[in-house]
Amino acid sequence: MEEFSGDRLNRLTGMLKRRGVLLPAFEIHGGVAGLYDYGPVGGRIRNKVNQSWLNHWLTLGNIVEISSPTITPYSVLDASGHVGEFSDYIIQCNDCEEASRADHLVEDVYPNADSFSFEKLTKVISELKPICPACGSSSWGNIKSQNLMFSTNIGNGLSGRKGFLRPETAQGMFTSFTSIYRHFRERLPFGAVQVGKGYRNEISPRQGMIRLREFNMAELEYFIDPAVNYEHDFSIWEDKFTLISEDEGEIDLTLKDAVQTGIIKHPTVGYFMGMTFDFVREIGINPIHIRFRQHESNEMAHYALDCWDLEVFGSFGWVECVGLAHRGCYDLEAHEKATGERLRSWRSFDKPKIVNIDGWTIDSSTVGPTFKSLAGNIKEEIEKLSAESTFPMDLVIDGNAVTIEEKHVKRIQIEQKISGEWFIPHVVEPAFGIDRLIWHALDHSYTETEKSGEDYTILSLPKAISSIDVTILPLFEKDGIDTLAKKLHITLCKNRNLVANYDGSGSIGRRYARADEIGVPYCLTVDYDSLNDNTVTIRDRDTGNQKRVKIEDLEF
RNA sequence: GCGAGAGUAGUGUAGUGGUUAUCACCGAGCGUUGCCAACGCUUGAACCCGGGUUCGAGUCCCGGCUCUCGCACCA
Repeated sequence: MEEFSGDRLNRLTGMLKRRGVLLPAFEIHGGVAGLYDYGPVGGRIRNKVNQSWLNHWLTLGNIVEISSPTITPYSVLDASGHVGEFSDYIIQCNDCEEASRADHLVEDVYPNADSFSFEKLTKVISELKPICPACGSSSWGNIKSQNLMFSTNIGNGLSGRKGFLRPETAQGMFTSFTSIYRHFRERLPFGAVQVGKGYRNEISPRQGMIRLREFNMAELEYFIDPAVNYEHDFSIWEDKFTLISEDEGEIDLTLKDAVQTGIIKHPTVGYFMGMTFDFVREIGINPIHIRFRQHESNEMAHYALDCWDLEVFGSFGWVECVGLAHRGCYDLEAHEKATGERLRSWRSFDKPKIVNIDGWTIDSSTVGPTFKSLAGNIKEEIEKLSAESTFPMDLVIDGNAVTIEEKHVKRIQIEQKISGEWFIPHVVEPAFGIDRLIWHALDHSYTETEKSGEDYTILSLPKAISSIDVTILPLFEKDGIDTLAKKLHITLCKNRNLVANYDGSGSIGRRYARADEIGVPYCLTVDYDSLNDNTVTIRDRDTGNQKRVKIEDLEF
């Protein structure tokens, strides 16, 4: 099995670059840290992973795919909390020039300092004069704001509106909630997925594909009714999963037990953990290098109620590749508050509630002209009175003494039927870092072996995500073998969703090796017999076994 | 962002101021070869970018970019 080492990593990245899988972007202009190209081989891998991901979640049956812009107005990300959360206030020590997070310096006194404004932090720092953790001095420069989102202007000049490139795709699902809700005939649960780019202006991207400035992500926002106990079938996953729980530490448990004992706090989160595991395994990540880690309460994102990361072990150690968060009602509530729009779901009561109102209200035709601007407050007070109240009555409204007479009030006796209520759905969100997953699929598939005493590498990618589905090899490019091979190539290429490759240069062994290196699952070799009986040999990448088949019987 | 090291064909590398920049793999063409990186011939391809020092810079100096490592940061 794969044994991760720095040397192996160097050989792997060399191969990925040489063969056009993953390459530093814009390299002829010097390159940019944190930006990568998927090359001629990698491009289709990325596409197939995205498509498999979509297909995987669509099997739930209540999922729609949407696509929203990457350019996002300021107010959306302000409402979602990203403007605040993605901004760090940095302050530099005048003596040793070490930069520190301003809020960290004062959080002993103000534990909520990370939510302070620029002005408030400046004031608090000058009052507390915290000690520099690096040199012990307490002479500080000015606070600088550092935002990890790419900012831009939507429109030109003075009429331009401030915006950002989105740091996650999720907000598009929340801002489209009402449309999705109507699409599903206003019945929970349902989900919306989106596959697309996200952007974070990382301070120092490192570790190749692990931390990117522009990255591919795939997210599902699954909306549920918090009052319903959802039942899921956990019998599909009989094996134990490796869980690192906040309370229990590392334990091996079945998903069913983890949900029943409350280690996983919501059954839907548990079910999605199982689905996530299945997907990740399907695209070629070795299950023995997968674990789920629960976020500790103090590291949890601003919105989450419970959060599990799927982590994968590879050349860079354990890396979080998928985040599964129970976001509660945070996001919809935040956009509701910011916009005044209703982002809720209707829940009918089993039996309508009957509410009897028996009391008083004002006669606005007399209260209005008499009390003018106090009328509104008077109405509020009068409606609080019991049915037994009598008039005239002296009241103090906003510091003004008023006398309410009988002509100012009316008796009300109403029977009100309330058939249900509006509530904010809760959200369970699996968020996938596609690039990190592709990286680990490549990392785990890259197999270094020996063949007749020579180093030999095979990329044992699953068929589902291999870039080229089949390579056609003429044994020699002469005597009509090449003609037949080229004809076969063109015929196979006519199949939609099939990528066939023709390779006629170099010895046959060399060409097998080239195909193995980038993980082509099958090679078809055309030889002299093919000319007579219309058969070819099909050779399997992983076993090397060859079988002779008629061209018309090929299953491509 | 700070500190240290590094950057030479597609990949991996040699090269301590002085000829046409080394070697291997690699790619392409031709020949040979009856199925797993064979062989022969031919051929392709590089000093990260920009300044400076010098008669002369891949080599020395400065700045930038990128990579690696450590620190910091990390929904």
